[in-house]
Amino acid sequence: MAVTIRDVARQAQVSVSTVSRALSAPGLVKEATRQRVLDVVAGLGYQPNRAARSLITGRTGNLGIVVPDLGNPFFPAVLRGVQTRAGEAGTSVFFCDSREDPRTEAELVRTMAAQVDGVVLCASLMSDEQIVDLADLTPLVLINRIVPGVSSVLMDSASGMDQVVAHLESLGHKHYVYLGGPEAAWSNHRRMQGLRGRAQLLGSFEANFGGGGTAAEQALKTGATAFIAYNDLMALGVLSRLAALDVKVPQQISVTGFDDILYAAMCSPALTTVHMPTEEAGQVAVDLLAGLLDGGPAEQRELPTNLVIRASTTAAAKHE
Amino acid sequence: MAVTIRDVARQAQVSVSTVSRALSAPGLVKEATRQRVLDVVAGLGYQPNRAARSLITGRTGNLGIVVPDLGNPFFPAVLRGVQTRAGEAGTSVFFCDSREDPRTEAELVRTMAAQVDGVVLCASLMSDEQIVDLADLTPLVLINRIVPGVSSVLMDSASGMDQVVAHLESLGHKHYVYLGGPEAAWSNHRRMQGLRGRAQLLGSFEANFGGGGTAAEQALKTGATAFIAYNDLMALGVLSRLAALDVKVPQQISVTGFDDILYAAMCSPALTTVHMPTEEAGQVAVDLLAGLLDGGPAEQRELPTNLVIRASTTAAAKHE
DNA sequence: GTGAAAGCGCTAACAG
DNA sequence: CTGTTAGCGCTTTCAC
Repeated sequence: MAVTIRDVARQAQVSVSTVSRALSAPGLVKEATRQRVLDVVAGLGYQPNRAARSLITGRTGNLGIVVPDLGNPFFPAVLRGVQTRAGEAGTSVFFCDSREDPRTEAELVRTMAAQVDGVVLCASLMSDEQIVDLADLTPLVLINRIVPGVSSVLMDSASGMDQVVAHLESLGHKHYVYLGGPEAAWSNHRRMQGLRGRAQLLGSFEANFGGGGTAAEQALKTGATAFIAYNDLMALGVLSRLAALDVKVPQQISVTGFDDILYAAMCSPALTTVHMPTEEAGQVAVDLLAGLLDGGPAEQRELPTNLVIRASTTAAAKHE
Repeated sequence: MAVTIRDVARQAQVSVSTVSRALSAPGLVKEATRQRVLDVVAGLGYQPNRAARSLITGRTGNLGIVVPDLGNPFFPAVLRGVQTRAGEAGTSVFFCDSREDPRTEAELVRTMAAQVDGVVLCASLMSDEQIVDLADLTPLVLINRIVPGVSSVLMDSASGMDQVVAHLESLGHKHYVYLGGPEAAWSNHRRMQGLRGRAQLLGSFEANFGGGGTAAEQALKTGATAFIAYNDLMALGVLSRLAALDVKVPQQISVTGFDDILYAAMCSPALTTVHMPTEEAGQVAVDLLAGLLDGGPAEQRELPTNLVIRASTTAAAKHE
């Protein structure tokens, strides 16, 4: 069995409570005593048993994050942010992939709730009501989703989309289409708002490579000179399909994405897209969670996004 | 406060021990009693307190996974496999990104060790000795790394590389170079073995997009007709740089990657690469961990890899 | 088959 | 400032 607090107490010639205090309430112990305890702790390699501690404090020192799809590079980036900030506080992080199923999401949050101090929920597909119920169960912070009364951090999609539109118009594009994401995705609606009705809307497609391909074919029929994809994964599908159809990007069609995932800079032509501060969002989410745990109120935070202009957009083709 | 075992006991008119048994040792309780308890459990929505349970059993019901870089899509895929299998067993998973630092790796494993039943360590950069020490501390399963006496699951790089070489030679390539990964990466050495000395070795580069670009320039000077990249991320960098230099792939140079990350199929030309059963590896790792926890011996498991031929390779150019 | 009781390792009053 | 004591919620002997 591992070394316990009693071992430390014995060797440091103090009571267990002193050891406990030396470790978690330094101010309450005489400096000399504290030092002695710390030395013994180091010498013995003592690590407090978290189960015992949490049994009594009611806190686990853990937190959870639920994402819809680990296969979308966007989410691992958020994970990284969460872990970075959490790690600084000595907090460990559980993760779960809901595979884009709202039912699974709810179940995962419930399961996690039992063993974490709070959970971060990314791009949730659940209804507002479900989310409120969950927030009632455990401290909850949303990423890219707003539900009244629930903490959230938002990467400003609307503004990002606004920048896309401005960019396209400055290039002389008059007719551009929006290749929509899933109907159920909150971000999809948010992004449409940023469009301000200036783009033709083209249905709703799966938010992945395949969906982009399908969307591209339909978009081609509209005669638009620029395609705005819901996200980068779709945009990559668009690029691929257009290449296959021998449509030149950006000479014939300009294409934009959203998210600025790793691949956006790696493909050719490199994708003009909206950069999302994903890691930062993860970090801020942890901060908001901390606030909640300290008894603070729910907070909303909005992080700026910015357009990254690369090679997939150019001036609109002259009238042909 | 949440509902406890005593609440259940009271309402079911039995003792707490009976409730406990009904839940975790069904055989020791009369069926009728058990049913009554289960009904109450369901009615009250009772969830056993994991901290209390683990305090006494010594098991946490959690496991951890440490990866070198969440930004490489290869690793989220492994995470997914781990979580899938672990979830089936009601086990939750902690994750950590070591940012490719062996020191951080060791620290993370040590920290995790205190609150998990075992850890999965991916593509570790630590020395054999360090790993053995850690394996001594907590049940440990390695992915893509072999250390004597420690459990591991291997995706067969050597064979994969062998297939790459065979493919290239069947296309008539005589002179091809290997753009090496990090010196410290075990997989890098393993992959070189698969080369069997038939490729020219070209230093060691960062295993990412940037590294690929650098490597491509050097490789061009060798006059080789095919470039074998350490991994897909590098290969994508190669593709990008060659495109910038107006070198046609595959007409002038054939390029291969390794891993078959999502994007390998999305880029153009689509990448010929070695497919790795990442999710499966994650699942098998969990199985091996379970074996270890049941007191079983360390085991090695090897998963097959296979070449996926796409558009980035073609017959060697005729003598120019 | 079931109950009573003894802790798991730790923190948090409460004294001193 | 430090020690003593009483549990946190659960599993697990040990009786019956």
